[in-house]
Amino acid sequence: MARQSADERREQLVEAALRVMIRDGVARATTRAIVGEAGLPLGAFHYCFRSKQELLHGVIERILLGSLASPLVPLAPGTPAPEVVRATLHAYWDHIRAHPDEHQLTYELTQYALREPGLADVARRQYERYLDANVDHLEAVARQAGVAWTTDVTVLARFGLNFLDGLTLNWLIDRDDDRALVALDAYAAHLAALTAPLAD
Amino acid sequence: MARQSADERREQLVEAALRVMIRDGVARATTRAIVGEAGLPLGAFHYCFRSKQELLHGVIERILLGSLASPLVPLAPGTPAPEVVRATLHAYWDHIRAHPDEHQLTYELTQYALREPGLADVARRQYERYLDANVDHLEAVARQAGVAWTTDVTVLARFGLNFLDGLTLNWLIDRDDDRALVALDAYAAHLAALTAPLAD
DNA sequence: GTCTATAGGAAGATAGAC
DNA sequence: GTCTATCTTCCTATAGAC
Repeated sequence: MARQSADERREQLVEAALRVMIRDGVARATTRAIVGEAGLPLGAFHYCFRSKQELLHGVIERILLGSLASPLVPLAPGTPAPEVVRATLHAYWDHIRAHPDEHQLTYELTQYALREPGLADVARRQYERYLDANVDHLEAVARQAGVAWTTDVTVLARFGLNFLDGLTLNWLIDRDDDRALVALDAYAAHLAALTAPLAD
Repeated sequence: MARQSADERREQLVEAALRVMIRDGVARATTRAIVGEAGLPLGAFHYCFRSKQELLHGVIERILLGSLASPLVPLAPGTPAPEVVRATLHAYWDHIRAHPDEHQLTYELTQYALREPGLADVARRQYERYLDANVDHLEAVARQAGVAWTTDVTVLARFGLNFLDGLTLNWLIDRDDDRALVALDAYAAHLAALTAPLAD
C-alpha cells in the first residue's frame, strides 16, 4: 500500500487509539481494535511500537498535553474583576462541556498510569504542569482585570486545580449542569473576593 | 471441604476481590486472581455469581458504601467555629491518608462503572449519597460550633465535595502532603468565613 | 517496510464427576 | 454444593514470505 514513514504510522495509530479509548474506554482499546480503527493490518502494530505499553506512553503524553490548551477570553479593558474571573471560568467550563469524553479519558488514563510502574511519573509530571498552567492563568486574569491576588498564587492555583478537577469528575458522573454551574459560580465569587485593586 | 452457605462464599469472594483490586488494580482482578486470593478453586466462582459483572456489582456497592463513614470529631463545647471546621477537615484528611489505596480504588471503580451500561447508575446514585452525607456533615459542624451557614448548605456541600474529591485525586498522584495541607487549610478558612454566630 | 498466518497464553465461562 | 478438566474466545506478540 501507500508507503509512509514510521513516524506517520505511529501518529496514525496514536490517533486511532485515542478515538477508540474515547469511544469505548481504555480497557477495550486492544491492539486489534486500534489497528482496525486505523484501517491497518494487525501486523502493522509491532513495527511501529515495540509493545502496547510504548503506544500507551504516546497516547498519554498526547492527550495530557492537549488538555493544557487554556482558552483566554478577550474582554474589554476596564471589565470589573469579578466579571473577568467569572467569564474565564465559564470559558473553561464550556470547554469541558464541549469535550466530556476526552476529559473522562484523561481521568481513566491517569488511573491507568498510576498502576504502571513506568508510567506513574508521567502522571505526576503532568499534574505539575497543570499546576504551573493554573498559576499562569491566574496571573493573566489578574493582569487583565487590573488587580492583584491577596493570597499566594501557588496556593490559589492548587486550590482551583483541585476544585475544578473535582467539579469535572462529579459532572462527568451526574451530568447535572445546573448544580455544576452553581458550584462554579460559588468558586468564581470566592476567587473574586481574593482580589484587590492595584495601587499605581 | 467445609460446607458454607452460598452467601458466605459470596461475601468471601467479594472481600478477596477487594483485596486484589486494592493491591493490583481493577484490570488485574481476574476471576483466577480473585479465587486464588480467596483460596478457592476456580469453579467456585460461577456457582456464587452468574458472571463477573455480578461480582463487580457487589464490590462496587460494598466499597462505595464503606467510604461513607464520616468521622465526627469530639470537641469541647465552646470551641470557636474556625477550629471546629479545621479539625473536622483534618480528621477527614487523616482518614484519606490512612487508606490511600482504598480511595484510589474508589476512583478506579467509578470510572469502570461509567463504562458499563448496567453500572453507571450505581455511580450516579453513589455521588448523590456523598452529597447528602456532606450536607449532614456540614449541618453537624455548624451545630457543634454553634453557628449558622450564611450560604445555602446544598451549594456548600457540592462545592466541598468537589474540592475534596479533587484534592484527594491530586494527592493520590503526587503524594505531596505539604501542598495538600495548605490547600485544605485554605478551604477551611474559606468555610469558616461563611459562618455567622447564632442569634439566640 | 508491509503484510498474512500463527504462536502461545490468559481471559470468562461451562461440563460433568463426585 | 463442590471441584477438576476443558471449551471458546480474545489477547499480545512474533515468524517469515514478499
